Amino acid sequence: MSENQDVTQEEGRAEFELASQYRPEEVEGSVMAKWDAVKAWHAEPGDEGEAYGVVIPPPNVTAALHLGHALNNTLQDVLVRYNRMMGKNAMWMPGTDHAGIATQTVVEKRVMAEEGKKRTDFERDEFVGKIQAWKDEYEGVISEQLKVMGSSCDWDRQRFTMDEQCAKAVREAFYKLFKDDLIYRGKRLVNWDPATQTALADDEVEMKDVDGNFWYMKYPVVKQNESDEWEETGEFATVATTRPETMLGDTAVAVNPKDEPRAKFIGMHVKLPIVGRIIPVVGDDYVVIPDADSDDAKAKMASGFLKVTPAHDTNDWEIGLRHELAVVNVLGPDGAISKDHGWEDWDECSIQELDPVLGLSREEARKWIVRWFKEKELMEDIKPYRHAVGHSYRSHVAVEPWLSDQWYVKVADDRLAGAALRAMEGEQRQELDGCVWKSGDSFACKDGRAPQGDWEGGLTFFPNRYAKTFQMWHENIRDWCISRQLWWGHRIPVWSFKNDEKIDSRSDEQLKLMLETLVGMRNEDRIALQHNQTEMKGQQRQVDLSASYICVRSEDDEAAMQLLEDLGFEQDPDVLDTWFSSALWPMSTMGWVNDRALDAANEVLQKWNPTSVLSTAREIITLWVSRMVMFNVYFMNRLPFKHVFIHAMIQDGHGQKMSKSLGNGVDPLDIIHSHGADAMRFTLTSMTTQTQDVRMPVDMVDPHTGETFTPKYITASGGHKVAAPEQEFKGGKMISSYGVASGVAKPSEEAPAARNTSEKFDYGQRFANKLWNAVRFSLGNLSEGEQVEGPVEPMDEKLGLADRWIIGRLAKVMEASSKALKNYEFSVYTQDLYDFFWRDLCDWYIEAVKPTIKDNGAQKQVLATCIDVSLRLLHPSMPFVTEKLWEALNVTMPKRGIVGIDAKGNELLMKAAWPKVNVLHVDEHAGEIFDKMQTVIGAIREVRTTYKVAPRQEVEVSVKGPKHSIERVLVDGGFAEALANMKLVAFGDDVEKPADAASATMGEFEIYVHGLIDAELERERLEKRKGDLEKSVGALNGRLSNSNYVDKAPAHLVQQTRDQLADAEKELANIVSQLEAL
RNA sequence: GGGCGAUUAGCUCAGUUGGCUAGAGCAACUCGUUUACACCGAGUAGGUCACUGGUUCGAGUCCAGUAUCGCCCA
Repeated sequence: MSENQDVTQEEGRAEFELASQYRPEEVEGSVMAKWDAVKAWHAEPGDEGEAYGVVIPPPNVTAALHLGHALNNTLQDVLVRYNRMMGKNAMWMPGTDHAGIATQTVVEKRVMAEEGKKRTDFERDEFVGKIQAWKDEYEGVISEQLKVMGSSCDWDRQRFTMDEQCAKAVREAFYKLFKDDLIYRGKRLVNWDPATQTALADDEVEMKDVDGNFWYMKYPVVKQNESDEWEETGEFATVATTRPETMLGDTAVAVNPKDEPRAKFIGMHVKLPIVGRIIPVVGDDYVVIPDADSDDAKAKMASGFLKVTPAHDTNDWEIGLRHELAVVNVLGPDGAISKDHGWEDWDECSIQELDPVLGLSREEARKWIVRWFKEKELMEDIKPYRHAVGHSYRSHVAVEPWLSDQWYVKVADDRLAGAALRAMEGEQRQELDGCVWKSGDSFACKDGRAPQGDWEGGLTFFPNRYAKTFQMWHENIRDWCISRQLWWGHRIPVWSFKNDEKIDSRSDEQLKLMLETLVGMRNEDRIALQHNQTEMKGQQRQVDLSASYICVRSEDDEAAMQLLEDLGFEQDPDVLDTWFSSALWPMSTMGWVNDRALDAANEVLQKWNPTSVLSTAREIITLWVSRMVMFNVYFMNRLPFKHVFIHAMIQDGHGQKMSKSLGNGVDPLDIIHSHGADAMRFTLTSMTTQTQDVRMPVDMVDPHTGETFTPKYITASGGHKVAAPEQEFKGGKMISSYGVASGVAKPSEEAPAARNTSEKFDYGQRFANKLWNAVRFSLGNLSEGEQVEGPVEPMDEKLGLADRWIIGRLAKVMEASSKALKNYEFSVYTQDLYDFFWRDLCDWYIEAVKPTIKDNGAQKQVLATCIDVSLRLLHPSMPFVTEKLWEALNVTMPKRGIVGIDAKGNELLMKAAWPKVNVLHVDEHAGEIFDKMQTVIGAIREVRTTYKVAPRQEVEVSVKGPKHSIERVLVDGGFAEALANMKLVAFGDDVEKPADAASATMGEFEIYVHGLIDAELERERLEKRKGDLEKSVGALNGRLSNSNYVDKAPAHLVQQTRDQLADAEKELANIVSQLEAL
């Protein structure tokens, strides 16, 4: 049996003996076992109560969770537990995300490190198996982390974005979008990552400032002579560029038509150096007119001539479209110069000149071309220039705009982006410049039609400013590239024609039959077909098979897939962007497989979609929130969630975002190890304010001594500060978590991995301990002496001043903390409870009742109820310690309560009811008297400290003032004397100040603390107080003598000021007379 | 370049529709080990609320501008 708990039988009564300190490691395991034994976290659709659903933002299986995840999941658990106690049918769906590119990259790295092999050294299936093994490992690690944190997820429902059920949903969703022409094949510039050789979505590209140059390269102007040959005129168009190597793909030079000195070149031609291509000079507004005096760096650097490379620059692509320019792609998928990926006019170029540059990497090609221009004296100038360059968020290499065929979702369509905007709550939607959507209560679509479902206007953001981010994203949204050239993910279910031989080997009869079957399948809605318009070249055979894309609806439709194979079709090798499956998460996890899912009475989906709230971080609004809204609305005509709560970001001690890739993340298990799960959760909850990100200085725990110290930092290659991989403390060596995460250092027996910690969590640890001890003490007192069974009346005659006061405070904190949670004000929730429990209950109430509680059964009920309600209110954020103490409370005082406070019990606190104030009689007057008493006690304590009276020494006190009033404040409660360790020897109007007394004035009371004869000290105190009062009187007088204030300010404020002035003046007079007497 | 946010005590942060003589936790200082808790108790000290203007009887709070920092989007 643990030290924390001993159950002893004494005269038939069970009693708990609790350790004098809260030791979480001895409690958390057994509490968790209790929940698990009855699956307290499990919910069924048929259970009682209104639905409350939350889906976890599925963590990537790339690595373990850090404190950022701990924060988000703590907040979700707080909400789920609160709502469960509120009597709702609460279900929190757990799961993980396959994170395509991230996971594949991690495994590629590991395989390279351990086996020295590349991905392409394996068969696709074989390598996917390796990733699968990694996923299994980390899915386990992550689930364990969540469980240890106390997350009350419905563990029977755990899902994975690539499991069978989710895969079915992905397939169906793709099919429907494909069939509805919301998915298309497009030849476009994509963000190409040459390192991982895959396309990236816009949001997977990170902008980084890079030191570069502007190169000024001279292109000779040419003219056709009489024999149609191009001759140089002697003039030059000097283009300015940051990417000289792309000049090989230039197909025009552009000039702004408003640029007077250069507009005359429009319509002329230049000969592209090296390449020999003759390209036109076109006029386009996009070109920046040079202006040496401009504040705009671009205008300052511009030459007026813009080289146009449609295949390698997104802006140039647009210019190309406007002027119908040729598109010449000069780069291969590895980012090296290549003639094999769309260099259409290769045969017409100066092949010999170009020979040396072929095959060079982007970087080498740049050097080579710059050198070439210099040698030929065509490099007019080079100026340094710092600019933003897109980098792959995964491989960190510069992203290449690259022309390729990819699959896109037409998210800009009104059915998707338009719907997302109409989903927004009316008040949160703003009429922005150029916006086509109406604000306010009217949810009219562009075409003025009526709302399509009750989802319109139902999506609300907390804090509400994030609605703007959501709105602006959809108003400027661009089509979403969803194909990824990866192996890990949902394979795109589209087949295209690849093999002529197969079709040629068929007789016309056979072919006719096969095509008829195909048409039949289409009519049965088993396959859908799209034609690639751009490649329609009037094929000979009956149908344009070679220009067709065919999507097979079900992965179980072997017949369809076989038929396509037989016809020479092959499945697209690419996989879907991870966010495609994540976008379906609130549906797929609940069993959505197709349109009929709802009719077929899928109870889970019916019950919990829409979910109640999605809790996530800022940057996820565009990546994920948007897509879930679009998909859920499109497929189910419902919102995925009604509320979106955006939480703060956790930064390390240097103000850097905590992230897996930086390696500065802290494992929540480390914090649980040093402080306990409840301490971590309570602290994280308390840090969640509405505006601020949280800065968290991180320390290290020496594995040899167990001591905490501040590690040494280094600056990593990315420029961020991290703990040095190898650390030393008092002669012992260890490896930092950065060292482990980055793979720079490996832990060994001599130098083990060191855990992290942060003193930030002392806050929660102290509070958990306080809670533990206050309850421990209370239980000890409750079980002795007079017993009364609850509930008791709040106005019971056996209840005194302190009891009536604390009941009022209790009612207040119940209301305040509930309201805070309802509004997602997490820090307010913890702050209110902290103050109530520590300051009101422990510092005052428990101290006040110590002398009387043993013989007052009614008072025991008040204390027990305070404890009861506190445990309930704190449970969502500190589930372990409260559950443990709840068990003890149930044993010690099973029948408890105050009439007017409703709180249904349960053996498990997790399943007990959230307490509610019914019609509680609160004695407001008692509250006022108690407040006064606190002030008087404070004054006496201050005097004691000033005169250095030993705490143990009792002092004699007399008070001058209305006898009746003093009686109520200092005598009736029966505890004031104890709280100040004093003896009240005399009170009333006729009390005289003893010569040896120090004094203090509190409202109508003058308090004399006897036996303190230090005239000098007393004079000092009085002078100081006099000074304060004079200042105060001056300020108040000033305010009141301002006629504007008296006339315009609210009457009650003016009255308040007058009262304050009267009090201050009275006390001042008192002080002055005392000073005179000295 | 556009958007959002921050700047309050040595540190980390609160401060709800303007009423503030600006709060909390930690750290500091003084005293204390009276059987709930030293992960404690009693008390003290510490702030030109980034800066400059404006609105108002009254501005930490509202408005405009400046500076610095962070994040998102291009």
